[in-house]
Parts: sequence; C-alpha cells; structure tokens
Amino acid sequence: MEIKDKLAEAIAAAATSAIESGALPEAALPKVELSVPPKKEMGDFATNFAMQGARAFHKNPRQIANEIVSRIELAELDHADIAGPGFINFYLKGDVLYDALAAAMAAGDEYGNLPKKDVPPIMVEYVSANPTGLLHVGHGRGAAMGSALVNLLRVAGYPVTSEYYINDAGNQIDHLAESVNARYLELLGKPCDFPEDGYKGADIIETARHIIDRDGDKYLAMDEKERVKIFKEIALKEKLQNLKDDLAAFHVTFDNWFSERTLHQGKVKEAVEELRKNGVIYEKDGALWFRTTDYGDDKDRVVVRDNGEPTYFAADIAYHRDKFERGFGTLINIWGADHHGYVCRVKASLKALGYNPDNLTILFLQMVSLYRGGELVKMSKRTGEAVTLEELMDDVGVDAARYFFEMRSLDSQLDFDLDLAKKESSENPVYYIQYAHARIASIRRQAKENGLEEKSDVKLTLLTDESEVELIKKIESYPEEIERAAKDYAPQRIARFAHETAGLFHSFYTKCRIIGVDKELAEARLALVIKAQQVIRHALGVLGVSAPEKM
RNA sequence: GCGCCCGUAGCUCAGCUGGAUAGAGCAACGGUCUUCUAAACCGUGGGUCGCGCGUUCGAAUCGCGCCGGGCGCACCA
Repeated sequence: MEIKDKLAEAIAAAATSAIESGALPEAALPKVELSVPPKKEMGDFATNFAMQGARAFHKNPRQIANEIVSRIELAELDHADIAGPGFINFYLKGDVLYDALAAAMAAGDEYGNLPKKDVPPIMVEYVSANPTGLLHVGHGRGAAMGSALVNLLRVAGYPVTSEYYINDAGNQIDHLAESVNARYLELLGKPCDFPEDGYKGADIIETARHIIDRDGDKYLAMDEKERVKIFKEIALKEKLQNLKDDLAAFHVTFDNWFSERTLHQGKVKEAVEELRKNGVIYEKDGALWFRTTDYGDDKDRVVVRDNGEPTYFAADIAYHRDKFERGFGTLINIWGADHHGYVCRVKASLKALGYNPDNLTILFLQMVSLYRGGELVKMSKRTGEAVTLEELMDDVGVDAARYFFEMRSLDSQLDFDLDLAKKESSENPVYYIQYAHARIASIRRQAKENGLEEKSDVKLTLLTDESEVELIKKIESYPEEIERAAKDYAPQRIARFAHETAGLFHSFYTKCRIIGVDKELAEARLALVIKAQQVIRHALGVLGVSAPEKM
C-alpha cells in the first residue's frame, strides 16, 4: 500500500478513536483528502479533514485537528502539526521519499504506465475532416490533442480505440468529384462552368493533373456522368491518402478508419426505423422529421429529405448507435467549436434509442490564430487559403507544432506564435524540455567515459540537496498526474508537467555535479537523472513529441 | 433573441471535484560560463482573478444577474 493511503487510514482511525473516547461527538466522518502542501516547509502531506469536519462535529477546525494529531499513529510519520485555519501537516520520516524513488526506479521504462483498468472500452473519434481539401491548422490542433488524449488514456490503463470518421458519402463528395471534373476539363482546354458549390483549392487542380499525368485525356470520350463517377473514386482515394500521410507525418495514426458509406448499406435505415418505432419520427412536407424538441432542442430536425436522401444527421445517428453496438461504453468526440449547436440533437438521438447520453462526451476545440512578427496570419502565402497543417509542419517542425497545441486546453482560443515556436532557446518550451532530455543523455555518455557505472543499488539517501529533493518529489508525483490528467481528458497537464520536470532538472544540473564528486554520491545522482530522463521521455511520448539524445 | 466557449501580471496562458501568501512562460531589469551542452541557472519588479450579488468557517474555483470577446442557430457537412 502506498504511504498516502496508509496515512489516510491513520487519520480516519484517529478520528474514530477520538469519537470512541468522547473527545469528538458521534458523527459521520468526512472523506479524508490528502494534498501536497504548496510549500515544502509545510510538510509532505496535508489534509483539510478538520475543516471539512467542522460542521459535522460542531467544533472549530483547530480543536478537531488537535484531537487527530494527538491520536494519530503511523510508523512512517515523524510528526504532524496544525497550520492556518485548521490544516494538518504531516512530516514523514526521511526515508519514505527514497523508498518511493527506489520503487519508481525499479519500474524502469514502465514507470508512468498505470495498471489496466477493468472498464468498458473507450472510443476517441477525432479530426474526421472531410476528404475534400487539405488539413488546416485547426485540424492540427484537434489531431495533436486527440492523439495525445488517446496516448494518455492508454498509459493510464484505459482500453481505448481511436477512430477517424470518413465523410465519403453525400453532397460534398459529389461536389468534390464535380470540381475535379471541372479542373480536368479546364486543364485539357475544354470549356466548362465551375460548379457553384465546388472546391476551389489548389489541391483539386493537383488531383486533376495527376489524373491527366496517369491516364491522359481518355476520360474525355466518356459520358460526363460516368466520368464524374470515376473521378469521385479517384479523388476520394487520393484525398484520403493525403490526409493519412499528413497525419502520419504529424505523429497521428488511427486504429480505425470508419467509412460513412458503410452506414448507408442498411444501418441508417435501421436507425431511422428504430426511432420511428420509438415514436419520435413524423412526416411533414414530404420529409421525415425527428422530434428532437422532446429532448430540449430548439426545433425538430429532418432525417430523411423530401427527395428520399437521408441527411448527414441521420448518418450520424446511425454512426453513434453503431459505436455503442460495437461495445464501446464511453464515447469521446473532438469537434470544432462551430459544431456545438449540433450536440443537443445527437444526444437526443442517443436518448431516443435507449442509450445514456452521458456516455458521450464531446470536447470542443476553439479557434487557432497564427501570429508572425506580432501580426495575425490569416491566409497561406502559397495557396491564398487557410494555412495548412503541412505548411505549419514545414515552418516550425512537428515537435513544436504538437507541443504548442498541447500546452493549451482545447476550450480556449489559441494564439500560436510562429516565431516563438521556431526559436531554438529557452523561450521556446518545447526546446527547453527536449534540451533537458538531451543534456541527461550527454551526462550519461560522459559518465561512461569517466568510468562511472549506471547502477541500480545506489545510496539514494545521499540525495539531500534541495534541488535533488524537489526533483525526486516531482518524479514521484508522475503516476498521480497521469491519473488525474486522464480522468479530466486533459493532455495539457502532461505538457505542463514535462516543462516543470525539465525546469527542476535544469536547476539541479546547475547546482549539483555528477562527474567528479564522491563515487557513491555520483552514482546516486546518475541514477536520479536517469530516472528524470525516463519520466521526461515518457511524458514526451504521451505528447507525441520526440526526445532527442543530442541537440 | 436563444445556446456553447472564454475573460487571471504589459503579452500568451495554467490553476476551477472550494482551502494556506493566486502560479508559469514571454517581455523588462540585475547577476552567473577554467569543470557533465549558457538551447542553462539565480534574483528583482509586476495582480480590484471582467463587474455585482449570493452560498460557505473559507470563493479565481460553486449559483444567479450584468458587461466584454469568439462561435453557432440548414431538408450543408
């Protein structure tokens, strides 16, 4: 059992004993919560137990704290005192710190991986951009955070699957095909009207050019309808491959690529049919409507148009139903903030199908604004359209781009400083962290040359400098940090943690030498920095940022 | 008008399951390289936590009402 749990039990036991002896009145014990105090002079752990119990015991917090402190018994406890409005601060015997570090070291590279949790599987669906254009920086934010969240949940022990929903059916794919067709004709010098709802991106022209490069003008002879049909498949395949390539370059991969088309082979019909059976569908103006107003929506929504075609919403209902049918217990979707008006109707559909809407969590990502030289960058110089993820990667690199997206929570708007992301100095947080990792790698190389051995049985109790103790405490808090960040779906906590750990290492480095000090101390310090390096590498791994050996 | 997100240091943001003197990075100022990477470290200054009311022993954190910014309110996706 961990020391924290032992301490919590001891506190509860002390309170019980105080009640039995009549020092405290009979009452239900509040939950024991332990925290690490803001300052190290305040001990190793603190609890607000006495303050929480003030109401139940009808006594003032300091009095209650007194009864606890005088009765608490725990072998590892050195002493406890009362502070401020009624906090109890606990000071543990020195070697507790080192026992925990030794355990962390013994866990090796597995440190930071939590035990498997026995819970229903989680699905994280993110990016899911339409295959009709290029990924832009907003998609990049979703991709970075989504993949970091998947990594985070996985190391925290959750069974998790990542998925990309490919919108390969419906209008926008028809528009894609028509746009490619128009560019194809254009490139071959044939007159044509560009479709009104067409995609005007330069990438569409590229796709058309690829077709000509490969097959020449052989499609000209075809009936237009047939040509567009062929182009649809060619374009879709090419655009999808581009998406996959861009994402892979950005360290983003998916367990599953889910095609919307597969839903139109019966699952959409089934879902609508089930809704109808449940009495929430009616017909009006030739269309089928879902009475989402029963579930708090502003207005009812069409699921099947008057032309018989299901709406995007209908497919989405079927998609979410399918996720639950595949056995996922928790669904997480990452959506652009501009889709938030959509959440009510999706949850309504889950409710109407008999699923618990609370099992679907939708995380919204707010806008990204790029800044260069203090000026807002709106458009790409190359394409005249939104800046693409590919351009961002070329500009600042994958590591910096990912880290900058990951250091902010999704739900606040992000100002991305391109100059800062490119800077190779401490101003740039991603270099700061990577540098800590590389510096440790360098120390290890130097230590080896100096005949200093990397040992596991070292005298950790020699690590008494303030900077050493701070670093040790940070390392020990890592699993807890993973647990908390995973629970809150908050990868940005790990970004922050990595930065703080790097900072503590840099301070240590300036103050404490390894090579050239007494052998036992040198060995202990070497073991410590190796552990720090492992934690930094692990955290960077969660973030999908590389951990260089040299910089 | 209705709904969602945001408002914390000069700038960009953490902190939000209520807890001790509200933190970090950048920017500003002043120091630190004969020794493991100065892509680093140490120090200083800087705040009505948008405003108001409420709940509480205790509110940046919870509730309500304003104000300001962003986004959305399709038989588009």
